[in-house]
Amino acid sequence: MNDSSSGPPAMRSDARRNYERLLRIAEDAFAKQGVNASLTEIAKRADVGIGTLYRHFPTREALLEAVLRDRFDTLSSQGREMGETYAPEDALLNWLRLVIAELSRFRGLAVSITACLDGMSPELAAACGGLRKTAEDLLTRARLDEAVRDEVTVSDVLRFVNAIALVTEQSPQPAGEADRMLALLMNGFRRPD
Amino acid sequence: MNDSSSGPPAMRSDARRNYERLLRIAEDAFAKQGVNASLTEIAKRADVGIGTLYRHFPTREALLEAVLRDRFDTLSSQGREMGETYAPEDALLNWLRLVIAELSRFRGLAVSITACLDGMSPELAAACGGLRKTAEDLLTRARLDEAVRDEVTVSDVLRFVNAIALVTEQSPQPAGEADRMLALLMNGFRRPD
DNA sequence: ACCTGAACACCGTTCAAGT
DNA sequence: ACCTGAACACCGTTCAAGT
Repeated sequence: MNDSSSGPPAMRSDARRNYERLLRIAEDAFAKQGVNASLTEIAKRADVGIGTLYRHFPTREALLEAVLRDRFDTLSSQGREMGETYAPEDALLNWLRLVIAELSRFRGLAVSITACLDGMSPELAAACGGLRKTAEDLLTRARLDEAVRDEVTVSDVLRFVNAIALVTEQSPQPAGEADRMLALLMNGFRRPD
Repeated sequence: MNDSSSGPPAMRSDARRNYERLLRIAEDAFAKQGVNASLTEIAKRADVGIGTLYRHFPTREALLEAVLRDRFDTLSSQGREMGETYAPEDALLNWLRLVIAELSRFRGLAVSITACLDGMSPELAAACGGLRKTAEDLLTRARLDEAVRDEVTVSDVLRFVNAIALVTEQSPQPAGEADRMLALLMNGFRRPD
Protein backbone atom coordinates (compact mmCIF):
# COMPACT_ATOMS: atom_id res chain seq x y z
CA MET A 1 0.00 0.00 0.00
CA ASN A 2 2.67 2.50 1.02
CA ASP A 3 4.94 1.51 -1.86
CA SER A 4 2.33 1.58 -4.57
CA SER A 5 2.80 5.27 -5.20
CA SER A 6 6.10 5.96 -3.46
CA GLY A 7 8.14 4.17 -6.09
CA PRO A 8 10.05 0.92 -5.97
CA PRO A 9 10.50 -0.83 -2.62
CA ALA A 10 13.97 -0.78 -1.16
CA MET A 11 16.05 -3.75 -2.33
CA ARG A 12 19.62 -4.69 -2.63
CA SER A 13 20.70 -3.86 -6.15
CA ASP A 14 21.26 -7.47 -7.17
CA ALA A 15 17.85 -8.38 -5.78
CA ARG A 16 16.23 -5.58 -7.68
CA ARG A 17 17.94 -6.68 -10.88
CA ASN A 18 16.73 -10.23 -10.40
CA TYR A 19 13.23 -9.01 -9.61
CA GLU A 20 13.00 -7.03 -12.79
CA ARG A 21 14.54 -9.69 -14.94
CA LEU A 22 12.03 -12.19 -13.61
CA LEU A 23 9.20 -9.83 -14.36
CA ARG A 24 10.34 -9.30 -17.92
CA ILE A 25 10.89 -12.98 -18.66
CA ALA A 26 7.64 -13.96 -16.96
CA GLU A 27 5.64 -11.54 -19.07
CA ASP A 28 7.15 -13.04 -22.17
CA ALA A 29 6.54 -16.60 -20.98
CA PHE A 30 2.93 -15.88 -20.02
CA ALA A 31 2.34 -14.32 -23.42
CA LYS A 32 3.80 -17.28 -25.25
CA GLN A 33 2.77 -20.24 -23.10
CA GLY A 34 -0.17 -18.91 -21.14
CA VAL A 35 -0.49 -18.16 -17.45
CA ASN A 36 0.52 -21.71 -16.57
CA ALA A 37 3.96 -21.42 -18.10
CA SER A 38 6.60 -23.39 -16.24
CA LEU A 39 8.05 -21.46 -13.30
CA THR A 40 11.19 -23.58 -13.41
CA GLU A 41 11.78 -22.49 -16.96
CA ILE A 42 11.12 -18.84 -16.20
CA ALA A 43 13.75 -18.96 -13.46
CA LYS A 44 16.15 -20.71 -15.79
CA ARG A 45 15.63 -18.22 -18.59
CA ALA A 46 16.11 -15.39 -16.12
CA ASP A 47 19.45 -16.92 -15.03
CA VAL A 48 18.23 -17.16 -11.50
CA GLY A 49 17.87 -19.98 -9.01
CA ILE A 50 14.35 -21.26 -8.64
CA GLY A 51 14.50 -20.30 -4.97
CA THR A 52 15.00 -16.68 -5.95
CA LEU A 53 11.83 -16.72 -7.96
CA TYR A 54 9.94 -18.08 -4.97
CA ARG A 55 11.51 -15.51 -2.67
CA HIS A 56 10.26 -12.63 -4.78
CA PHE A 57 6.98 -14.21 -5.78
CA PRO A 58 5.75 -16.76 -3.26
CA THR A 59 2.99 -17.98 -5.57
CA ARG A 60 2.32 -18.03 -9.28
CA GLU A 61 -0.52 -15.59 -8.70
CA ALA A 62 1.84 -13.14 -7.02
CA LEU A 63 4.05 -13.22 -10.09
CA LEU A 64 1.09 -12.84 -12.40
CA GLU A 65 -0.24 -9.97 -10.38
CA ALA A 66 3.08 -8.15 -10.61
CA VAL A 67 3.18 -8.65 -14.36
CA LEU A 68 -0.38 -7.37 -14.68
CA ARG A 69 -0.20 -4.38 -12.37
CA ASP A 70 1.01 -1.74 -14.82
CA ARG A 71 -1.31 -2.77 -17.60
CA PHE A 72 -4.32 -2.86 -15.33
CA ASP A 73 -3.51 0.56 -13.98
CA THR A 74 -3.40 2.10 -17.43
CA LEU A 75 -6.63 0.25 -18.19
CA SER A 76 -8.27 2.03 -15.30
CA SER A 77 -7.06 5.44 -16.33
CA GLN A 78 -8.16 4.80 -19.90
CA GLY A 79 -11.58 4.05 -18.44
CA ARG A 80 -11.64 7.38 -16.67
CA GLU A 81 -10.68 9.23 -19.84
CA MET A 82 -13.38 7.49 -21.80
CA GLY A 83 -15.93 8.38 -19.17
CA GLU A 84 -15.09 12.01 -19.79
CA THR A 85 -14.94 11.99 -23.57
CA TYR A 86 -17.63 9.59 -24.74
CA ALA A 87 -21.34 9.28 -24.21
CA PRO A 88 -22.02 6.93 -21.27
CA GLU A 89 -22.97 3.88 -23.29
CA ASP A 90 -20.12 4.24 -25.76
CA ALA A 91 -17.65 4.82 -22.97
CA LEU A 92 -18.68 1.55 -21.37
CA LEU A 93 -18.63 -0.33 -24.66
CA ASN A 94 -15.26 0.97 -25.75
CA TRP A 95 -13.67 0.38 -22.41
CA LEU A 96 -14.95 -3.16 -22.25
CA ARG A 97 -13.36 -3.75 -25.62
CA LEU A 98 -10.02 -2.74 -24.15
CA VAL A 99 -10.55 -4.97 -21.16
CA ILE A 100 -11.26 -7.94 -23.38
CA ALA A 101 -8.13 -7.24 -25.42
CA GLU A 102 -6.08 -7.15 -22.24
CA LEU A 103 -7.62 -10.35 -20.88
CA SER A 104 -6.81 -12.05 -24.17
CA ARG A 105 -3.12 -11.30 -23.98
CA PHE A 106 -2.31 -14.38 -21.92
CA ARG A 107 -4.03 -17.66 -22.53
CA GLY A 108 -5.79 -18.63 -19.33
CA LEU A 109 -5.75 -15.14 -17.87
CA ALA A 110 -9.51 -14.77 -18.01
CA VAL A 111 -9.91 -17.93 -15.94
CA SER A 112 -7.63 -16.54 -13.27
CA ILE A 113 -9.43 -13.23 -13.21
CA THR A 114 -12.77 -14.95 -12.94
CA ALA A 115 -11.47 -16.89 -9.97
CA CYS A 116 -10.56 -13.65 -8.29
CA LEU A 117 -13.89 -12.02 -9.09
CA ASP A 118 -15.45 -14.91 -7.24
CA GLY A 119 -13.36 -14.26 -4.18
CA MET A 120 -10.76 -16.98 -4.58
CA SER A 121 -7.18 -16.14 -5.36
CA PRO A 122 -6.65 -13.20 -2.97
CA GLU A 123 -3.33 -12.52 -4.72
CA LEU A 124 -5.09 -11.05 -7.70
CA ALA A 125 -7.65 -9.20 -5.61
CA ALA A 126 -5.81 -5.88 -5.88
CA ALA A 127 -5.65 -6.12 -9.64
CA CYS A 128 -9.35 -6.99 -9.87
CA GLY A 129 -10.32 -4.27 -7.42
CA GLY A 130 -9.10 -1.59 -9.79
CA LEU A 131 -11.03 -3.04 -12.69
CA ARG A 132 -14.14 -3.33 -10.60
CA LYS A 133 -14.03 0.25 -9.48
CA THR A 134 -13.63 1.57 -13.00
CA ALA A 135 -16.37 -0.69 -14.28
CA GLU A 136 -18.61 0.54 -11.49
CA ASP A 137 -18.16 4.15 -12.48
CA LEU A 138 -18.83 3.57 -16.15
CA LEU A 139 -21.78 1.32 -15.44
CA THR A 140 -23.39 3.79 -13.08
CA ARG A 141 -23.14 6.50 -15.67
CA ALA A 142 -24.65 4.27 -18.33
CA ARG A 143 -27.44 3.37 -15.95
CA LEU A 144 -28.22 6.98 -15.14
CA ASP A 145 -28.31 7.64 -18.85
CA GLU A 146 -30.93 4.90 -19.03
CA ALA A 147 -28.74 2.96 -21.46
CA VAL A 148 -28.51 -0.10 -19.22
CA ARG A 149 -31.19 -1.97 -17.27
CA ASP A 150 -31.23 -1.55 -13.55
CA GLU A 151 -30.75 -5.22 -12.77
CA VAL A 152 -27.39 -5.41 -14.50
CA THR A 153 -24.67 -5.46 -11.85
CA VAL A 154 -20.96 -4.80 -12.06
CA SER A 155 -20.39 -8.46 -11.41
CA ASP A 156 -22.58 -9.30 -14.39
CA VAL A 157 -20.60 -7.03 -16.63
CA LEU A 158 -17.19 -8.24 -15.52
CA ARG A 159 -18.22 -11.85 -15.56
CA PHE A 160 -19.56 -11.54 -19.07
CA VAL A 161 -16.53 -9.71 -20.30
CA ASN A 162 -14.33 -12.40 -18.85
CA ALA A 163 -16.51 -14.98 -20.45
CA ILE A 164 -16.15 -13.39 -23.83
CA ALA A 165 -12.39 -13.14 -23.56
CA LEU A 166 -12.23 -16.69 -22.37
CA VAL A 167 -14.29 -18.20 -25.06
CA THR A 168 -12.82 -16.10 -27.80
CA GLU A 169 -9.16 -16.51 -27.07
CA GLN A 170 -8.69 -19.68 -29.07
CA SER A 171 -11.00 -18.70 -31.87
CA PRO A 172 -9.55 -18.06 -35.35
CA GLN A 173 -10.30 -14.30 -35.27
CA PRO A 174 -10.45 -13.48 -31.58
CA ALA A 175 -10.97 -9.75 -31.91
CA GLY A 176 -13.78 -9.99 -34.45
CA GLU A 177 -15.65 -12.66 -32.53
CA ALA A 178 -15.22 -10.77 -29.31
CA ASP A 179 -16.64 -7.60 -30.86
CA ARG A 180 -19.70 -9.39 -32.15
CA MET A 181 -20.33 -11.01 -28.79
CA LEU A 182 -19.83 -7.76 -26.96
CA ALA A 183 -22.34 -6.04 -29.24
CA LEU A 184 -24.92 -8.76 -28.59
CA LEU A 185 -24.24 -8.45 -24.91
CA MET A 186 -24.71 -4.69 -24.78
CA ASN A 187 -27.92 -5.21 -26.67
CA GLY A 188 -29.00 -7.53 -23.90
CA PHE A 189 -28.09 -4.98 -21.27
CA ARG A 190 -30.11 -2.23 -22.88
CA ARG A 191 -33.52 -1.37 -21.50
CA PRO A 192 -36.48 -2.82 -23.39
CA ASP A 193 -38.06 0.55 -24.29
CA MET B 1 -19.19 -45.23 -36.21
CA ASN B 2 -20.44 -48.77 -36.73
CA ASP B 3 -20.44 -49.53 -33.03
CA SER B 4 -22.25 -46.40 -31.91
CA SER B 5 -25.64 -47.99 -32.39
CA SER B 6 -24.77 -51.67 -32.64
CA GLY B 7 -23.90 -51.97 -28.97
CA PRO B 8 -20.57 -52.41 -27.22
CA PRO B 9 -17.47 -53.20 -29.30
CA ALA B 10 -16.11 -56.72 -29.06
CA MET B 11 -13.59 -57.06 -26.24
CA ARG B 12 -12.10 -59.73 -24.12
CA SER B 13 -14.11 -59.89 -20.95
CA ASP B 14 -11.28 -58.71 -18.72
CA ALA B 15 -10.62 -55.83 -21.08
CA ARG B 16 -14.25 -54.87 -21.03
CA ARG B 17 -14.29 -54.97 -17.24
CA ASN B 18 -11.26 -52.71 -17.09
CA TYR B 19 -12.75 -50.37 -19.65
CA GLU B 20 -15.92 -49.92 -17.68
CA ARG B 21 -14.19 -49.61 -14.36
CA LEU B 22 -11.98 -46.89 -15.79
CA LEU B 23 -14.99 -45.07 -17.12
CA ARG B 24 -16.75 -45.17 -13.77
CA ILE B 25 -13.73 -44.04 -11.78
CA ALA B 26 -12.86 -41.35 -14.32
CA GLU B 27 -16.33 -39.86 -14.16
CA ASP B 28 -16.04 -39.66 -10.42
CA ALA B 29 -12.56 -38.16 -10.59
CA PHE B 30 -13.56 -35.57 -13.18
CA ALA B 31 -16.54 -34.59 -11.07
CA LYS B 32 -14.42 -34.19 -7.95
CA GLN B 33 -11.13 -32.85 -9.29
CA GLY B 34 -12.11 -31.38 -12.65
CA VAL B 35 -11.23 -32.53 -16.14
CA ASN B 36 -7.52 -32.34 -15.34
CA ALA B 37 -7.68 -35.00 -12.64
CA SER B 38 -4.56 -37.13 -12.47
CA LEU B 39 -4.65 -40.03 -14.91
CA THR B 40 -2.15 -41.94 -12.80
CA GLU B 41 -4.51 -41.76 -9.86
CA ILE B 42 -7.51 -42.80 -11.94
CA ALA B 43 -5.62 -45.89 -13.08
CA LYS B 44 -4.59 -46.61 -9.51
CA ARG B 45 -8.10 -46.22 -8.16
CA ALA B 46 -9.39 -48.47 -10.93
CA ASP B 47 -6.84 -51.15 -9.90
CA VAL B 48 -5.37 -51.10 -13.35
CA GLY B 49 -1.90 -50.51 -14.74
CA ILE B 50 -1.40 -47.04 -16.19
CA GLY B 51 -0.61 -48.68 -19.52
CA THR B 52 -4.08 -50.16 -19.59
CA LEU B 53 -5.63 -46.77 -19.26
CA TYR B 54 -3.56 -45.52 -22.18
CA ARG B 55 -4.44 -48.57 -24.24
CA HIS B 56 -8.15 -47.92 -23.91
CA PHE B 57 -7.93 -44.15 -24.01
CA PRO B 58 -4.88 -42.89 -25.87
CA THR B 59 -5.43 -39.32 -24.74
CA ARG B 60 -7.15 -37.56 -21.87
CA GLU B 61 -9.66 -36.18 -24.36
CA ALA B 62 -10.55 -39.68 -25.50
CA LEU B 63 -11.32 -40.62 -21.92
CA LEU B 64 -13.30 -37.46 -21.37
CA GLU B 65 -15.23 -38.01 -24.56
CA ALA B 66 -16.18 -41.52 -23.49
CA VAL B 67 -17.35 -40.26 -20.12
CA LEU B 68 -19.40 -37.55 -21.78
CA ARG B 69 -20.97 -39.54 -24.59
CA ASP B 70 -24.08 -40.82 -22.81
CA ARG B 71 -24.90 -37.55 -21.15
CA PHE B 72 -24.50 -35.60 -24.35
CA ASP B 73 -26.73 -38.03 -26.20
CA THR B 74 -29.53 -37.61 -23.71
CA LEU B 75 -28.97 -33.87 -23.91
CA SER B 76 -29.62 -34.02 -27.63
CA SER B 77 -32.79 -36.02 -27.29
CA GLN B 78 -34.02 -33.70 -24.58
CA GLY B 79 -33.50 -30.90 -27.05
CA ARG B 80 -35.62 -32.65 -29.63
CA GLU B 81 -38.41 -33.20 -27.10
CA MET B 82 -38.36 -29.57 -26.09
CA GLY B 83 -38.54 -28.50 -29.69
CA GLU B 84 -41.79 -30.40 -29.93
CA THR B 85 -43.41 -29.36 -26.67
CA TYR B 86 -42.40 -25.74 -26.13
CA ALA B 87 -42.70 -22.53 -28.10
CA PRO B 88 -39.51 -21.99 -30.13
CA GLU B 89 -37.93 -19.39 -27.89
CA ASP B 90 -38.73 -21.23 -24.68
CA ALA B 91 -37.46 -24.46 -26.14
CA LEU B 92 -34.13 -22.84 -26.90
CA LEU B 93 -33.92 -21.16 -23.52
CA ASN B 94 -34.80 -24.24 -21.54
CA TRP B 95 -32.47 -26.45 -23.48
CA LEU B 96 -29.59 -24.05 -23.06
CA ARG B 97 -30.23 -24.17 -19.34
CA LEU B 98 -29.72 -27.92 -19.44
CA VAL B 99 -26.57 -27.55 -21.50
CA ILE B 100 -25.12 -25.13 -19.00
CA ALA B 101 -25.92 -27.48 -16.15
CA GLU B 102 -24.17 -30.29 -17.96
CA LEU B 103 -21.12 -28.18 -18.76
CA SER B 104 -20.90 -27.21 -15.11
CA ARG B 105 -20.64 -30.78 -13.91
CA PHE B 106 -16.87 -30.98 -14.33
CA ARG B 107 -14.66 -28.04 -13.54
CA GLY B 108 -12.81 -27.12 -16.71
CA LEU B 109 -15.21 -28.94 -19.00
CA ALA B 110 -16.43 -25.76 -20.64
CA VAL B 111 -12.86 -24.85 -21.58
CA SER B 112 -12.40 -28.20 -23.27
CA ILE B 113 -15.65 -27.90 -25.14
CA THR B 114 -14.78 -24.42 -26.28
CA ALA B 115 -11.49 -25.74 -27.62
CA CYS B 116 -13.39 -28.29 -29.66
CA LEU B 117 -15.88 -25.74 -30.94
CA ASP B 118 -12.91 -23.86 -32.27
CA GLY B 119 -11.66 -26.87 -34.16
CA MET B 120 -8.92 -28.04 -31.82
CA SER B 121 -9.19 -31.22 -29.87
CA PRO B 122 -10.61 -33.52 -32.59
CA GLU B 123 -11.22 -36.13 -29.90
CA LEU B 124 -14.18 -34.22 -28.59
CA ALA B 125 -15.46 -33.34 -32.04
CA ALA B 126 -18.06 -36.10 -32.05
CA ALA B 127 -19.45 -34.99 -28.72
CA CYS B 128 -19.62 -31.38 -29.87
CA GLY B 129 -21.14 -32.29 -33.19
CA GLY B 130 -24.24 -33.65 -31.51
CA LEU B 131 -24.66 -30.52 -29.45
CA ARG B 132 -24.17 -28.34 -32.47
CA LYS B 133 -26.79 -30.12 -34.49
CA THR B 134 -29.40 -29.88 -31.77
CA ALA B 135 -28.57 -26.24 -31.18
CA GLU B 136 -28.93 -25.61 -34.89
CA ASP B 137 -32.42 -27.06 -35.00
CA LEU B 138 -33.64 -25.11 -32.00
CA LEU B 139 -32.02 -21.91 -33.19
CA THR B 140 -33.50 -22.17 -36.66
CA ARG B 141 -36.94 -22.60 -35.21
CA ALA B 142 -36.48 -19.60 -32.93
CA ARG B 143 -35.27 -17.57 -35.87
CA LEU B 144 -38.25 -18.51 -38.02
CA ASP B 145 -40.46 -17.53 -35.14
CA GLU B 146 -38.71 -14.15 -35.26
CA ALA B 147 -37.60 -14.55 -31.67
CA VAL B 148 -33.92 -14.31 -32.51
CA ARG B 149 -32.03 -11.88 -34.75
CA ASP B 150 -30.75 -13.18 -38.03
CA GLU B 151 -27.09 -12.47 -37.31
CA VAL B 152 -26.97 -14.78 -34.33
CA THR B 153 -25.17 -17.95 -35.35
CA VAL B 154 -25.03 -21.38 -33.76
CA SER B 155 -21.43 -20.70 -32.90
CA ASP B 156 -22.46 -17.56 -31.09
CA VAL B 157 -25.01 -19.44 -29.06
CA LEU B 158 -22.72 -22.29 -28.14
CA ARG B 159 -19.81 -20.03 -27.42
CA PHE B 160 -21.92 -17.88 -25.14
CA VAL B 161 -23.38 -20.82 -23.35
CA ASN B 162 -19.91 -22.19 -22.78
CA ALA B 163 -18.83 -18.81 -21.57
CA ILE B 164 -21.63 -18.67 -19.06
CA ALA B 165 -20.89 -22.12 -17.73
CA LEU B 166 -17.24 -21.30 -17.54
CA VAL B 167 -17.56 -18.09 -15.71
CA THR B 168 -20.26 -19.33 -13.40
CA GLU B 169 -18.78 -22.59 -12.32
CA GLN B 170 -16.79 -21.19 -9.44
CA SER B 171 -19.37 -18.65 -8.39
CA PRO B 172 -21.12 -19.06 -5.01
CA GLN B 173 -24.53 -19.86 -6.57
CA PRO B 174 -23.67 -21.19 -10.02
CA ALA B 175 -27.19 -22.03 -11.12
CA GLY B 176 -28.69 -18.70 -10.12
CA GLU B 177 -25.95 -16.65 -11.73
CA ALA B 178 -26.12 -18.75 -14.87
CA ASP B 179 -29.85 -18.23 -15.15
CA ARG B 180 -29.54 -14.47 -14.84
CA MET B 181 -26.80 -14.36 -17.44
CA LEU B 182 -28.73 -16.59 -19.79
CA ALA B 183 -31.77 -14.33 -19.50
CA LEU B 184 -29.68 -11.27 -20.34
CA LEU B 185 -28.18 -13.12 -23.23
CA MET B 186 -31.51 -14.17 -24.72
CA ASN B 187 -32.57 -10.59 -24.37
CA GLY B 188 -29.57 -9.62 -26.46
CA PHE B 189 -30.46 -12.21 -29.08
CA ARG B 190 -34.00 -10.97 -29.45
CA ARG B 191 -34.86 -8.74 -32.37
CA PRO B 192 -35.10 -5.01 -31.65
CA ASP B 193 -38.78 -4.64 -32.60
C1' DA C 1 -5.02 -59.55 -27.24
C1' DC C 2 -4.33 -57.53 -23.36
C1' DC C 3 -1.99 -56.16 -19.01
C1' DT C 4 1.85 -54.52 -16.13
C1' DG C 5 4.99 -51.39 -14.16
C1' DA C 6 9.67 -49.69 -14.53
C1' DA C 7 11.81 -45.89 -16.84
C1' DC C 8 12.26 -41.26 -18.53
C1' DA C 9 11.57 -36.47 -18.66
C1' DC C 10 9.27 -32.98 -16.64
C1' DC C 11 7.22 -29.97 -12.99
C1' DG C 12 6.20 -27.37 -8.30
C1' DT C 13 7.89 -26.42 -3.87
C1' DT C 14 10.89 -26.44 0.16
C1' DC C 15 14.97 -25.70 2.68
C1' DA C 16 19.84 -26.27 4.28
C1' DA C 17 23.94 -24.31 2.86
C1' DG C 18 26.31 -20.68 1.13
C1' DT C 19 27.83 -15.34 0.22
C1' DA D 1 19.71 -9.97 3.10
C1' DC D 2 19.72 -12.55 -0.57
C1' DC D 3 20.92 -16.45 -3.67
C1' DT D 4 21.60 -21.29 -4.94
C1' DG D 5 20.42 -25.82 -6.25
C1' DA D 6 19.82 -30.44 -4.43
C1' DA D 7 15.96 -33.01 -2.71
C1' DC D 8 11.30 -34.63 -2.52
C1' DA D 9 6.90 -35.78 -4.20
C1' DC D 10 4.23 -35.74 -7.99
C1' DC D 11 2.76 -36.19 -12.89
C1' DG D 12 2.28 -37.73 -18.10
C1' DT D 13 3.77 -40.93 -21.40
C1' DT D 14 6.16 -44.81 -23.50
C1' DC D 15 7.51 -49.44 -24.10
C1' DA D 16 9.79 -53.99 -23.17
C1' DA D 17 8.37 -57.86 -20.80
C1' DG D 18 4.96 -60.75 -19.44
C1' DT D 19 0.23 -63.80 -19.67
